[in-house]
Amino acid sequence: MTRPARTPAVPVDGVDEVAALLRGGGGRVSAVRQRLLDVLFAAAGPASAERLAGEVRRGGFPVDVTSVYRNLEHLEQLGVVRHMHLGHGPGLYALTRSGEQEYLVCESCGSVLGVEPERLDAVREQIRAEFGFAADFTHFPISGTCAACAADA
Amino acid sequence: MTRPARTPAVPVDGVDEVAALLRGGGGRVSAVRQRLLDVLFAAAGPASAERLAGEVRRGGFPVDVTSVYRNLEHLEQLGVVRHMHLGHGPGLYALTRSGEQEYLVCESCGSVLGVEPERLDAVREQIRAEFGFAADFTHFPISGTCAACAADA
DNA sequence: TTTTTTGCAAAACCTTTGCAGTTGG
DNA sequence: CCAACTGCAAAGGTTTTGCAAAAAA
Repeated sequence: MTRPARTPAVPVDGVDEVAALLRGGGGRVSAVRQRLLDVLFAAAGPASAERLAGEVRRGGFPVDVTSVYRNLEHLEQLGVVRHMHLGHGPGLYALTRSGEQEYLVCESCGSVLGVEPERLDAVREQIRAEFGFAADFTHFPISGTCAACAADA
Repeated sequence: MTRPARTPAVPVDGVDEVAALLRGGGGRVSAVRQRLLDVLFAAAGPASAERLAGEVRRGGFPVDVTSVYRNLEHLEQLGVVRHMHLGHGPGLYALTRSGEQEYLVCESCGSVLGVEPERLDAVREQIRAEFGFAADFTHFPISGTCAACAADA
């Protein structure tokens, strides 16, 4: 069940930087790609392919979700984009901009808490000590119940 | 995005016990159900609906996956069965037999480590202290890299 | 012009739903 | 007999794949 190793994160600060990376790898800077990157840079948080396609279209640029999926995959191979699974819905995509976040997701209300990896280092260390396992909450989050939902119950 | 509260776990020791529960709730002990329960009690670990259906068929009893899904849902409502999502594949189902297990899954090799909840209590407490969040690794596992895969790399 | 990218259609995969017929109690 | 259960077919949601047309370099 071996999965391909993940591309190292390549945080970028702007569309131009990605354009350079794309060209460097024999890729092209198509109109769709540029729009998608604009949307990714403008995004508040991780978003589904469908949602990203919608945003691109809202900018007046018709695009097929298929193309968005292919672009996201390409960008992910470059290390510029990362996808994650925060619950039952579709996968979510985001730039690997300024260091990668890790996530906690409430199974009750669906709220997503993104945190800096350092804040989970103690937890990670505890898991490593007990199980020899290197936990990583960037792709699959910590699942459970948030404070608000716990208070309700 | 509020999800329905989970049914409390009802650990059972044999098919008869489940049969009693089923009848008590106006349910019936159909042939399919009995076979499925046999398979669940014989299972080495969590298994997909498709796999469970296959096992029932291997016992010489033709059954549709649809029926398996419906039965698993019914049993889950009774608290006898639990499902979880251990990675990208289909959901996996298992009896809530002797206390619920929590899981660690290696994203590299797919190996699954099931552990008693107590072994994660310190981790849980640390997460609670830092984020006010009650972590639960029974439905979604801790994801990361196992010792063996870390050694390879 | 050559190679990459795109759109569209279709398929794959997992799960749910509708319905008419069967079965358990 | 009647409610619960079953199979089959179909649909729903997400993601992938094939292919011919369009666009980037």
